[in-house]
Amino acid sequence: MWVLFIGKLLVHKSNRQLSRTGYTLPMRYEDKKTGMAAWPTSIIAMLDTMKAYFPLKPETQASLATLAKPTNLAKGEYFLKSGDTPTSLAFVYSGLLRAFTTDVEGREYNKIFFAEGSFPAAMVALLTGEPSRFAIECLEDCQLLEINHAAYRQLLHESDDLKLFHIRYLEQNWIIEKERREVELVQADATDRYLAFLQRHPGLQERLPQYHIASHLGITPTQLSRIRKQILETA
Amino acid sequence: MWVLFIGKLLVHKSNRQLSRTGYTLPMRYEDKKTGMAAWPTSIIAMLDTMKAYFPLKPETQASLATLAKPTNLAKGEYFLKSGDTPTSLAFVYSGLLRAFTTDVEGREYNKIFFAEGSFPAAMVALLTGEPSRFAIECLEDCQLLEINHAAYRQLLHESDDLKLFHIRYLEQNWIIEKERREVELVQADATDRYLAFLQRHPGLQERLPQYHIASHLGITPTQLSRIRKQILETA
DNA sequence: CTTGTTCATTTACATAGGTTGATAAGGCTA
DNA sequence: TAGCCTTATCAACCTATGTAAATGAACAAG
Repeated sequence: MWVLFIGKLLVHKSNRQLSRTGYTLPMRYEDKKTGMAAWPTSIIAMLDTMKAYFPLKPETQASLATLAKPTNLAKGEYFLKSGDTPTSLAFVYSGLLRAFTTDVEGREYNKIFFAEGSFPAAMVALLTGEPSRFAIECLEDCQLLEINHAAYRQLLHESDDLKLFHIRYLEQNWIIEKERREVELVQADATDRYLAFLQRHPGLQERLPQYHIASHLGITPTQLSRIRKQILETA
Repeated sequence: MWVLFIGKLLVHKSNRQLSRTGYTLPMRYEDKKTGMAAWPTSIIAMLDTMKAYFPLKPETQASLATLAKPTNLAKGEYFLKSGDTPTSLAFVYSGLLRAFTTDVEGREYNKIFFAEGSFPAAMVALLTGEPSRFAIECLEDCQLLEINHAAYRQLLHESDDLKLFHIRYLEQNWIIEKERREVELVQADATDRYLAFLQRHPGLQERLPQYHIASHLGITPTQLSRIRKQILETA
């Protein structure tokens, strides 16, 4: 489902227009039939993504649309720097980001990549209110929708349907996904993890240098190179 | 907070009485002042644990009390077998359990230990409705409260306060804890993971054979033995 | 007390993966 | 075209950890 959706979103990339502090998009300010205000396609994409988790009432969708602020970031810019305390989360309309942490010896670990249709956030730091141990960096030019966390949290308490969306989202993206990842890190060797990564994220390898993939797998670029060589020789 | 609470719970262990299908506990069927029905201490312990996450209305607490069924399991018995589809979760009033998975080569990985005050469940299997890849085994005689998941889910949809408890619970025990675990597995070596385990779970080492701890750390008992030796030599 | 069982330790050897530095191989940019 | 980054590969060596088997220690059962 996600893969298909990402494919659909990518179609929009060609007619985007970048500007420094916010992007403009083909926008229908009035729906032809109802005469009501309509939303930019980025917000529609976000709401569609959310509704795939749990149906949202029109009022809830309207409130969410109000909270979502279009933001552009260029490749190399940071959505969040390590040590900063985050106040917002985001939706990726186009582009690619990584969340990574750096240990005492300066080694980076790429915890997750955020492609189109995902919600980059330093979740733990948002929940605890503490500075984030993770940084979130744009690996490509990005069109984001930025959402203030406190306002989202407020809306969460007011909207029953949003609570259920939130529970489903946490279940899918944290419980199920993180459990899979934990077991993989303990029981699978780096070769298996690499092959699993390729299968689970088709198209992502082409957008990433290998050292970023190696870091995500928890190995060095040297070792990933060995593994790739060995896979080619075996096949 | 958790540690203190577990300490308090352990006091009750001496006056528990084990029976095959359910346990009896010192129970005040009527509160002296109000004359209202009161709950067994195990249910009170569970509600106290839950209220530490989010305040629950008396009605919600009463509904939860109705759902909670006292269950005994002896050491070595399974709360859930691998491959079975779970229908319930539990609360640990006394005892200790482990959730583990077995890979194709038969190697076990102890994902988590459940001591007093925790909620053992094959969360992913409950959410997906699929057979569980994890088994949950009693490492000591256990007094549990068993809760039907479908009924809990129903109550979750009806109770606003329970939704917020549930979100807080997921955040604390899945998001924050699993992120810490993931980073630890990638960036810390086994010695650091062992020392961190001892700090984070005081008193648990004494209740577990080392091979269970080794499995939780993702290493062999042989390697844990080496690490322990080295720690003793260094100190 | 003796025996068997379980668990921790130890030894010798094997392997996955890290470290360092050299060497390509592409792409920009002047 | 020449030079300069960045990135991937490779080689040589090192280390943490796995594997398998032997030994020891604690302890329960007869």
